[in-house]
Amino acid sequence: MTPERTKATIFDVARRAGVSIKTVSRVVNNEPNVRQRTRDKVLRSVRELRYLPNAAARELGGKRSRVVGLIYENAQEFSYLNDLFNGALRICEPAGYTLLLRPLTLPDPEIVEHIRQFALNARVEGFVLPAPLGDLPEVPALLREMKIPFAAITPREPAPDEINILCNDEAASFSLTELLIDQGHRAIGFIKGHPDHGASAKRFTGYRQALKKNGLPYSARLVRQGYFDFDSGQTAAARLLDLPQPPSAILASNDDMAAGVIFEARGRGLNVPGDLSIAGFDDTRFSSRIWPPLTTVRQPIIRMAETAAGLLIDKLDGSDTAKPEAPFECEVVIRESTASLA
Amino acid sequence: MTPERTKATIFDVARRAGVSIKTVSRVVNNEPNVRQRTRDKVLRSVRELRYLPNAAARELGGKRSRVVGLIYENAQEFSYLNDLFNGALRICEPAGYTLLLRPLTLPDPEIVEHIRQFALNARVEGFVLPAPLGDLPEVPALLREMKIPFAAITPREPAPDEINILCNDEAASFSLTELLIDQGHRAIGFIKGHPDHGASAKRFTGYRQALKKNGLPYSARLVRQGYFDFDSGQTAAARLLDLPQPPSAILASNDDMAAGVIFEARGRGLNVPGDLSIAGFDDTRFSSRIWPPLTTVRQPIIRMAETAAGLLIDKLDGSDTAKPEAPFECEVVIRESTASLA
DNA sequence: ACTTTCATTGACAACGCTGTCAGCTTGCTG
DNA sequence: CAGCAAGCTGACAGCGTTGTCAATGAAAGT
Repeated sequence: MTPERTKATIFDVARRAGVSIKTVSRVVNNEPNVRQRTRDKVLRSVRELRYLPNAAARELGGKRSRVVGLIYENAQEFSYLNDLFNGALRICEPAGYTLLLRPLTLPDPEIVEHIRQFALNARVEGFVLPAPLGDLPEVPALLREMKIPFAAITPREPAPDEINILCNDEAASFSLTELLIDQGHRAIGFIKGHPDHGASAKRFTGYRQALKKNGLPYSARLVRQGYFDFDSGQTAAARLLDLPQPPSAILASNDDMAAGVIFEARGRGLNVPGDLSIAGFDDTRFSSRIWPPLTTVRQPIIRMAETAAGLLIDKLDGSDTAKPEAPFECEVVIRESTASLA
Repeated sequence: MTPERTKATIFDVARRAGVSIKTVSRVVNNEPNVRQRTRDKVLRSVRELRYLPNAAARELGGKRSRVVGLIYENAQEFSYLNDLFNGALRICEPAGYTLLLRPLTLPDPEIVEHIRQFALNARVEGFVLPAPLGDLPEVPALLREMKIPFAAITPREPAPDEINILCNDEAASFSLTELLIDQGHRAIGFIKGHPDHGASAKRFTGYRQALKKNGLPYSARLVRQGYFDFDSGQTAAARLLDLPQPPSAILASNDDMAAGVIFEARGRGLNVPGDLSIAGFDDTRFSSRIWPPLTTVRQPIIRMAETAAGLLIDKLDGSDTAKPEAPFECEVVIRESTASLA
């Protein structure tokens, strides 16, 4: 490793390869119209000089920042965020893009202004938009207005010409409900997710369809509104368990709420799953580590994030392959929090 | 809101204020030697034109990227990372710095090369270095070699002229142990943390000192090595509970391991805290949400991260106030996982 | 009044790249 | 073999800042 006094510039590479800086630029940016021999020569001196294009000069000259923003709700479960970030980063980094994180605290009446500021300050060229930000109508609207491409990861109706990644929430919820029905449960409580999340409706629909298909009556009393957080799960569970004829199983729309249900059940001296079966959604870091471990649904978030970032970058790079993505498959994970009705 | 055709540049501001671009530059960068009247004039047109300095041009001209990197271990508990990131961001953003995250998967034999790549690619000017990265000797060594300032958040010996943020792990561990002793426990198991973390040794020391001060014998059989993860906590607990005379309380060096202890205890049909008291460290998101809620120690991570980022930026900006920080205070949080010995 | 000093301001050259456009080669076509 | 299109390459002008240094003006000293 030779000690470099100064970082090599495009001029150094050009001189060494005996070409002009423009040709080096072409090679580095994979532009066409460079003879193979020339390309090789340039690549060799790039390697020898450990040349790394100066991002600032690139941006200044070319009007491209190569910055992708990932905005997310601050309260979100981390295993989700972590997967999201790692997945997106895995694509952005090798592609020469910088991935910038920006938490938002919801509800935020000034969310539009905050995102606008972030986009401007950080010169963001494109956004990855996980739920619930993709579900909030004003966020996609703003980005469309600002002409900033985005890839939403949320179960909404894919708008034409926009990137949208989703998974089959509905089907997964259906399977999970059928699992409980198969175990003999007839009164199955359901705790809805936050109404601002597109997934909430999907999961609820799956639940209802499973009941219907299996000839079980739907009872609104067995359904409570939750907000995806532990406390709302616990509260909803308390209400359900206070019913004259409480359910023998409760399906919560995510694991945080399911943890709240377990907490409430234990507080009442109920045995889980003996007296009450409980299932959730998301398979968070702690889902397998609380007692009892949760039956839940796992989404391939890393792959979803990779796909989102990949399609976004394709769009930014202009290599628009524009293939509509099929929904990703969720996987039901059966653990000890659910059991057959004795 | 007037629609702006093009973003305002320093020239526009200068023209409007009737000064040269250099003067605008001075005002924007808070440099001295500008008459107050001139400064006001400039600031007014900055506001009127919604002028935002172009970061790329700034970097190209001034050799400063204003990028701060935050590298962390990927496996780390998120409530910790989230606080860390939010704290650092809260300081970086208003100061005009970009905060870039970079997860590392440990152990990583090429860690030095990975960090070097990241620093070069992202033009990082300074690093925030949470545990255990600040504890690994090669990381600070690399950054010193590269002459990149960093702020370590870890209980190591503060090197001269380097920023180091720490909290009183040892004292907190001492208090927690005394709490158990006061509750009548005499055989207190201890699960050590990952040996690469500086905090592990501190917490162990606190435990031993509390035993000593209270005249209790130290028994190596009651101490097991853990690695800060759930599984190692569970394994260590199993060993401790298999002892002919098992402890009546177990102190785990973090909450993930404590959760593992609870899991193991429940699996054996033990009542927590009736048969076994359990305490941890860190107060993660789930510490209060598992059953029973964990007695633990909470660190003011957000403030620690804010301080780290603040001191780092002071250093980068050259406004070197160089005040040695006092350790931050941890807080013991008493919940239901610990109880007096019957 | 005449230096001297220092605060204040501006002119202009970097910084390292990309975009534009013109010029030079090729290889074909007729 | 001229004529022409397409492929390939380079010269040079930006891009929007900051750094350098010289010029100007005002205050202070003699």
